[in-house]
Amino acid sequence: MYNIFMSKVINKNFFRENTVNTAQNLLGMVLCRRIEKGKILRGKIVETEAYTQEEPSCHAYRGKTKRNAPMFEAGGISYVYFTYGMHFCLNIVTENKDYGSAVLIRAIEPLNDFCTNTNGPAKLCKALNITKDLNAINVCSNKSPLWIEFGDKVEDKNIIKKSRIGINQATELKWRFYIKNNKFVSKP
DNA sequence: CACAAGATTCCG
DNA sequence: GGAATCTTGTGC
Repeated sequence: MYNIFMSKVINKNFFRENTVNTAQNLLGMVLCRRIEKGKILRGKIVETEAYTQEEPSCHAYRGKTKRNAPMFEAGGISYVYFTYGMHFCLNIVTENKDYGSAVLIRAIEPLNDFCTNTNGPAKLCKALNITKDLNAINVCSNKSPLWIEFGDKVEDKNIIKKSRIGINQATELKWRFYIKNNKFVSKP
């Protein structure tokens, strides 16, 4: 079982492989956020989506721009983008440099009393105070304001695979993954 | 330089 | 179902 006193930060190699696999491997892992006052907020990742440059719903599909540049870096950093004039969303960049790909973190299960309302990509950013300041930072070090620790890996039989939310293209891909029966998933 | 769209959320 | 709200990318 996951225990914060025994926790280990996930290393870069975890993110430098296939994005669809990594999106599933991230389920059960623990998102950690150091906020002011030295407090750390933690949440178990319960819902993710994979995005790669080969399919048109991905921000990286039309090539590198100022906005999506972090997606083209080597895996293990954040990609935070702003949308709808009011929301931030958090991704973890995957694979190798010059290949545009990332995993969108869509929901976490709070492990602290302090963080609530985390069942959606923009909601969890608000709960953890994740903004553009945290874009393109290393998430493989607990010296960062944001990092990821090993948790309890979710067995394949407990992973639900569905179409991604909020996109109009490549809807045939079942690249949205979430933990079966988890209450904090954004949309069952 | 103008304009449309957006990996969402909340309200009615 | 529709508004909120503003950054970014694209095209003229």
